[in-house]
Amino acid sequence: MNVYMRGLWMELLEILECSPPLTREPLDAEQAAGVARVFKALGDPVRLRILSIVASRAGGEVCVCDINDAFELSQPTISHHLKVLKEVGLLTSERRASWMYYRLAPETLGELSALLTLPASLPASGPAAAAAVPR
Amino acid sequence: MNVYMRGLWMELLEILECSPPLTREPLDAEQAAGVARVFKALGDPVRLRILSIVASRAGGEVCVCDINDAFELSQPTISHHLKVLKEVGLLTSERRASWMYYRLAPETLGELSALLTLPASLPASGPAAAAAVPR
DNA sequence: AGCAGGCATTGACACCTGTCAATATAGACA
DNA sequence: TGTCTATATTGACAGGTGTCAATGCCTGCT
Repeated sequence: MNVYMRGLWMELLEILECSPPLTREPLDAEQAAGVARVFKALGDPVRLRILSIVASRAGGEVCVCDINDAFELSQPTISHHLKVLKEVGLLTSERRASWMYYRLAPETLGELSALLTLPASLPASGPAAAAAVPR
Repeated sequence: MNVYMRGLWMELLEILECSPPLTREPLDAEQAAGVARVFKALGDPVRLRILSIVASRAGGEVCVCDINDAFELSQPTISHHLKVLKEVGLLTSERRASWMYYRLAPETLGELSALLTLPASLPASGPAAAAAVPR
């Protein structure tokens, strides 16, 4: 991981750690932009499947060649998706001999999960305070 | 909510409920497509902020006019984002008198959070099983 | 050095997305 | 009925995104 990528990574972690659950208080524009980068990366079916392949693999890491075999997509396309997942801090990579191994970055997933966590007190959908006039 | 929307909504809930955590086993293409729709909706800073405004509001619901006031975007743009969040099942809406009120759909957020939940046993990043040859 | 395999990068292209102005729709009230 | 307010829809446009073929780079092997 080069210096630039590490900078991005640290910045992302900071944004995520500073973000309260969505239910506590509204995100400001900066927080929202940081978190949205990660969700956008999760918003593609191929990337979700790649992530789940890595996450569910015993040992926690996968060779790129195995990922390529799991899809009917070109090798550059898979490489592109891996790059996106790495840039937002969801995956890390390491070269060993001729092969690249990708691993989950558990912190990022965990922070996202916490962000979406709801307090038990949140009411279910339905009209609440009658028809009070807003503003 | 019309019949078509209700169909989409039920279908989405089913997909989410049937999806194991990412770490259990790889998602198939259909599961991934369903979940990716929701994450894609979360992958925009404005929509994330809208969602956090609704989620953090005491009483659990917000009038559209309040959301409009919170952004320097045109009214149609906000309306578009609200539609997207509603279509993927993250928000519900209800008309009372002249005003539209939007509320969180807690089930969808909760399912997403569970999907991203990691088992405590997952190893941190780092080389694992030495340099075993893949395939 | 030369070659072969594994993966990344580049460039191109069709498609999708966020935004706005203009317009439409629906309810409240006179 | 007509008008006003609140929200949704339409149409258009710039910029972003997923995909592939072609190419480049790195590593190990001969």
